[in-house]
Amino acid sequence: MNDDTLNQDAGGSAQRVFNALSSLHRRKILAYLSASSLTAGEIAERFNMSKPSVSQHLTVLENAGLIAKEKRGQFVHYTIVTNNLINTLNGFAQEVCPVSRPLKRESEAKAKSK
Amino acid sequence: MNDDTLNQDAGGSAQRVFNALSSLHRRKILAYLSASSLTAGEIAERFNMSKPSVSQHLTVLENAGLIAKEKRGQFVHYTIVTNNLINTLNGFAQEVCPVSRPLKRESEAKAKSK
DNA sequence: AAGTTATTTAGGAAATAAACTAATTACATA
DNA sequence: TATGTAATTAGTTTATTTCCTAAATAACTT
Repeated sequence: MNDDTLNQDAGGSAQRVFNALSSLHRRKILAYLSASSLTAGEIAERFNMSKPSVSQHLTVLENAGLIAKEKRGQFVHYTIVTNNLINTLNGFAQEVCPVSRPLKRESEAKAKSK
Repeated sequence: MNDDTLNQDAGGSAQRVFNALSSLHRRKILAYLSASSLTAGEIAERFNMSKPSVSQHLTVLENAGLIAKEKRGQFVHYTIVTNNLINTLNGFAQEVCPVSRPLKRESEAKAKSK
């Protein structure tokens, strides 16, 4: 069993996602964005933190593909992107949770027999 | 909206779980444990790292409630505990993913009307 | 008892992350 | 153009994390 057997991308997408999620501030920002898009300023105002710090967190979230930004005039609007989040969490859960294996094997077997 | 509105435990369970998952090494260890329990030595041998380092990672995972240890004679056997992992990932996905809200509201409404 | 193996603890060096202030860029408007 | 507002970048400080080696603890074996 070599090191690639464990299917995880070192500096890759999953790493960036999990790293982004390791901060409570960033998880709160994501939750805060779950209802609607907001500007950087609105987000900063919500949290007891300097604007540059919030900006830094937003960059981390964006690099992880968890949010997207759109500049409209003077403002930058941030929107949550749930796709990558859900795929990453789900992918990891599948990888780690033996519970799902029987069904997975069943499905793979079925696919082959076609 | 005060700061408790965002339902996340600061130094609590979710924080420890997400923090544990932020390390590729630790995610690999979890994946490696997904098939069967292993001793600390077997885990250390699998990864290109000193035993004390692995031991440290195992402690982090254990404090997050993601693995459990059992001493049998000279050996310490580690086992994955999927419960806390799945609950935490799922709980966060629910909190952040607006997609699930309509169904959630529907279900809540139904519960109230009983 | 003495030696061997398994694992963890202690301590310290190097890298990373997180926060702030100050300065800068970009846009809007008087 | 000058002024104000929004947001980011730069640079610094402090705290945390991660890794290692060496030493300690615990349990087997002869």
